[in-house]
Amino acid sequence: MSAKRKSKGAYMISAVAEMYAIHPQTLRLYEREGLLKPSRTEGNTRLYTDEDLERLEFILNLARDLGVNIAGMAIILQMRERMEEMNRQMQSFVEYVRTEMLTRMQQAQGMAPQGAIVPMRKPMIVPARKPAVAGKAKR
Amino acid sequence: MSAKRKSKGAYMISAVAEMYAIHPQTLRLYEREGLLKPSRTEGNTRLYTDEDLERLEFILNLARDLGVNIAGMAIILQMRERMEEMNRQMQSFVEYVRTEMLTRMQQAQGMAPQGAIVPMRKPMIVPARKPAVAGKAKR
DNA sequence: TTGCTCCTCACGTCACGTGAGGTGGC
DNA sequence: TTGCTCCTCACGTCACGTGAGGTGGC
Repeated sequence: MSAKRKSKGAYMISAVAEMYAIHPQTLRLYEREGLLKPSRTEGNTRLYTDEDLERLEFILNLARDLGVNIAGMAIILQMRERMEEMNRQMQSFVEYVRTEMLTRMQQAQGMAPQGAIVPMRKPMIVPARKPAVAGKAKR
Repeated sequence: MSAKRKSKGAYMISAVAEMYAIHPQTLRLYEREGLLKPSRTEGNTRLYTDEDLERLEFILNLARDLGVNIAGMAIILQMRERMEEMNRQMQSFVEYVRTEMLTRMQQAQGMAPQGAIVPMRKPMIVPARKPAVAGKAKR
């Protein structure tokens, strides 16, 4: 999706405009509407970082390919961040459960509860058994 | 948010239009654009169920209060469903972990592994300890 | 018949994108 | 000076909402 632009520089507005075939005024419009927040030089010139450009690509996808207006883009960007946050939490919770169950099993067997975590006979890769769980899950 | 409309009937277009102060043509427009899918009578008259109306309220909130266009609404509705699905999965996973750890602890103590689940000294309400987990969570 | 429904066509308004025009700093 | 930047103002186009007009079934 983003083949070029792997250097971690900062770009002035005309460079970005040329990169993405977008009018500089449109970039200023997106900023005025709160979709983009490039930093500025001391002389007040906009500087777009790689993070800004990733966000811009997402915005252009919404605007050009999908026809979403600015109000919609604002909400979608916000929902996208929420979903990423949810994924991070889920990830960290799964990780927590995994190590916690290991420790408990080690403790139950009288093994040293601290130190390096040593897996025992391929234990509890929990998601693999998920289907057979609660019984009231399907409705 | 939705004070009225707790009966589980079905409404014809003029009733819905009056309820929400919306033009009937707008309702037909939203359907044509794929945002709403009311059922029909045999005579081809639209019938809006309570589920349709809940969705319509969400749509009107996006359109009137937030100024989102139709393309944006379609995506937002879709993301909303994905988030609800994620929440359901998270919920069911937490539930799974809770009962699974209980059973394991009971087994470890030589108790009867089946039967009613008896909590032992306020065990593993896991989310309460979440902050102290991974260590690389905050950035 | 009356009052609803269905549909298509067309118009007014507004948001979005873009162009022009004038300014200032490297 | 040249070529960039900043800004504001204004215009063309298109999507959205709505109105009109004609049709058909309970």
